[in-house]
Amino acid sequence: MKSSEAKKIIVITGPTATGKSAIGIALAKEIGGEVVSADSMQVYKYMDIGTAKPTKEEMRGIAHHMIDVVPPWEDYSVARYVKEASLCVEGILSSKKIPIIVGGTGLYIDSLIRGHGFVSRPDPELRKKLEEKYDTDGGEAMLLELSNLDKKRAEKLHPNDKKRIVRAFEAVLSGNVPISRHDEKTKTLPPRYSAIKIALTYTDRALLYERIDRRVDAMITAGLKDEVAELLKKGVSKNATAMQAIGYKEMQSVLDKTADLSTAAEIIKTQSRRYAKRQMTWLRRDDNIKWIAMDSTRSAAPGSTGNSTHTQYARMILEMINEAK
RNA sequence: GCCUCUGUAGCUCAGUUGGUAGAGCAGCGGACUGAAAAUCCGCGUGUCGUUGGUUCAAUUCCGACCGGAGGCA
Repeated sequence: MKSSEAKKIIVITGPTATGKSAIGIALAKEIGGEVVSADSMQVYKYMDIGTAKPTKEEMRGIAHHMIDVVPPWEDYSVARYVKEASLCVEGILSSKKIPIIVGGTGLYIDSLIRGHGFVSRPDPELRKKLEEKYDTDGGEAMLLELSNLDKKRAEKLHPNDKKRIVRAFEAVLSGNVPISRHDEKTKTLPPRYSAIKIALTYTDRALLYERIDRRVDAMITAGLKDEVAELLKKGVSKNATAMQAIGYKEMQSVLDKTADLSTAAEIIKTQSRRYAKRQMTWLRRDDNIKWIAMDSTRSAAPGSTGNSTHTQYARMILEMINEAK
């Protein structure tokens, strides 16, 4: 299919706490769309407060997909996201509605648009063996060995990057494809969808950080600690992927009394700021993104939805979309 | 009032037997192809509290002053 014929979708992204959810919903209202979440942590059930999931009321009747799709004791992945979110997008398109991808997980969004596959599936035993090997042999030795199997990849990786070194081995060993070759191939694939990408941000970093701080405080008052306690009670392992979410890992030390609530709150804020910064780095390299500065929306409380400000922004985005055509 | 300790990066602190200084955290930048809210990499000039003095040279030694902590009365 030629890219000019590619199906049209809208993407609303940006760092945490910029109001993506609310604006996505407002936009869906305006144009009759449905929301497909692109958030690696909102896929987990029972994690509502800490992931800032929109509530039923906030959704205002707009259908939301890819939220609460797995229990937190199951480990999710990009590959699964691409598969399942694609079905949602196709479903929405076939009902003549517009899919609005809303979320801050850059890898998920990009992978969904490209619709590419991934090399091999994770093999827990092989992974464990490779990790142990890394720990005993060290990164330098591992890289040296990797260069025999996938030279290009080995050249790009840093010896400390354990995760990626292990994955590169996994790819050749169980998938029989050097990950570097797979990457090159997928890069040449034309995107499946023609996406209009909008990113919300704050020009003034201090404002963004202020929003993040306020939001973390709100999460804690809303009972983040109890939410984490509930998860542990349900038997979610401390090192489950879901438990690596910001806010969740820190609250565990409050629950086992190794930290007090206020220091945990500070750490959660810091972690969230750093996360927002990484999101910015990811998004900045995408030249096709149109940025919207949210600096003047200070008064709108984080998480609030359905006020006229959001509708205003939704209309602004609509104009941008029409211009893009 | 007197005595002792202390004042170095946004924060916590190291250091210079006199040749103008460096760690951790924070912050900033970057990477990212089945854990991605994860993971990894890079970036350290700051009136060394202020002000006089000694010295070729003071953040370092001496004095005074101003903060802070403690002790004695």
